[in-house]
Amino acid sequence: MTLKLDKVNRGPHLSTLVASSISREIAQGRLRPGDQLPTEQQLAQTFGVSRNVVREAIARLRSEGRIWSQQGRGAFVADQPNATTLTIDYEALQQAAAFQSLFELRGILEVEAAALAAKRRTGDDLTAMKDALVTMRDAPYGSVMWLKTDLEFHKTVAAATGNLYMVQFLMFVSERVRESILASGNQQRSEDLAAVTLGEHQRILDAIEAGDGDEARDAMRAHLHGAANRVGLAGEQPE
Amino acid sequence: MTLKLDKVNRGPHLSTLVASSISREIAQGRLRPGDQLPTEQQLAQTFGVSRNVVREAIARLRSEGRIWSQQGRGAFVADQPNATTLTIDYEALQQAAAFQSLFELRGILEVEAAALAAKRRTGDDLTAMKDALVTMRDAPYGSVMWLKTDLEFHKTVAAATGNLYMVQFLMFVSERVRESILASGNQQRSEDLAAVTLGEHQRILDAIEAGDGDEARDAMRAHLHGAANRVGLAGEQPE
DNA sequence: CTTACATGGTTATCATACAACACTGGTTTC
DNA sequence: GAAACCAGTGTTGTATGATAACCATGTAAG
Repeated sequence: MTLKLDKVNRGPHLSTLVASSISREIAQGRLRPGDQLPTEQQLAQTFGVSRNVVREAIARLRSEGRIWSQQGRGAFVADQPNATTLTIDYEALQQAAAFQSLFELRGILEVEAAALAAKRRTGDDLTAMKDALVTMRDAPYGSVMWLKTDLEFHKTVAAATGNLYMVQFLMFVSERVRESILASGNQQRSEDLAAVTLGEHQRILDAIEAGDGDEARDAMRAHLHGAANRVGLAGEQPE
Repeated sequence: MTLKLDKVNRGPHLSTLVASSISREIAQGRLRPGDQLPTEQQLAQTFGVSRNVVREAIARLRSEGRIWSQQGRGAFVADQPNATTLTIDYEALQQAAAFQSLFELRGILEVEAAALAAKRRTGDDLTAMKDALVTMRDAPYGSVMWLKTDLEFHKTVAAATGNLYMVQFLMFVSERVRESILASGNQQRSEDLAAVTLGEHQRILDAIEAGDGDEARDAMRAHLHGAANRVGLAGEQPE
């Protein structure tokens, strides 16, 4: 035995990985509402884990309302797939693929937000962004204060889009990303990096102030790319 | 054994009851953040259930972010009750500005999703998209079936990005948008429009099949622009 | 045709064992 | 005396097998 990390690679708990897998099958439509899931035995066999692990995974999905099960019959995909809330499982984020996906999603939103902000920002928006940047300049790199103002800067950019939901979504995603980064302890500290990061922010700000959407997009893309490197996410993206 | 329903009376699953009990302990402050939970053995004994049931309960609480556990150490109450949910107020969406914002957000995601899908789609993804398109062709324009497969098509595109959260986010946003459109009853019916819409979808599919990200982006943009017109959202976007 | 029973399959739960890991305390080594 | 090593103990993580409760289905008896 002992080789259990073939189908699902070691990371968090096995039950988490199994739950994510099933969850994805549902999200991507390979398992449709009303469908019956394979039996616990079969699932255990296909994932190469014990039936116990499968049960823990199912218990979670059940609590999330994604599936329901009945003794003697089986487990089924729930009809009503989405309520009015969107949740992101914290544990699932421990997987590199999940984190990467969320990072990518964040990137899409940030980049487009920067472009929109360049076209719509008001004078007040600019003031807020500049303030955030100044505060960040005074905070030691990597400190809690620094991270806070970093997030604040991005928030002001999102707000400048004028889109009522941009801030909400972006902050929601960013918070999850930040948590994961902090949890992994994957940070380097250096004064050089502080200067680089500040420079990237400045470039974004300049582009937004100039009203140049394309340049803002590029600047934000460059910034996120740099951030990914600093966090050790380099080169994992194909192409 | 066989007498297991003393402490927790029979209702749903035992693991649910145990999870609720622990959850209550936390909510009422008898277990404070940072505190270590009793061992699984002790919990099993206290509740009069097997350790297995306790583990399922803990798995749920862990996925909810209420507690965390580490092998060899124990389980602890989490510091921050993670706000891992995002909600959109339905009533707020009645306002035009809110709806427009959400529509814009959806557009950003859809457009970039199409571009990513063009680069990453597998053969299965293409098959799924084509299936959805065929089904839509057979459904009468504006019917429930038609709307359903329309959504399904966009879902397959999102799935083709390979991004684990793209489907979740996009469907969440799209559902809200669709609800609002249905509620407003703002639809026109016409066979011409059906053909136009199908053509737009076909163009997206072709671009994705060809692996042309830029074209996919443009095609999706055109489609959403057309959809906005059909819903009566024309010309409200500055720029 | 209806009812009762038998049978197989599935989930729910229990029980036990082992592996992986964390912590503690003593022993050895320098 | 201090640091490194090591064994022991407790805890979570996982595997495995067994039993009870329950559902669905088919079959025989009425």
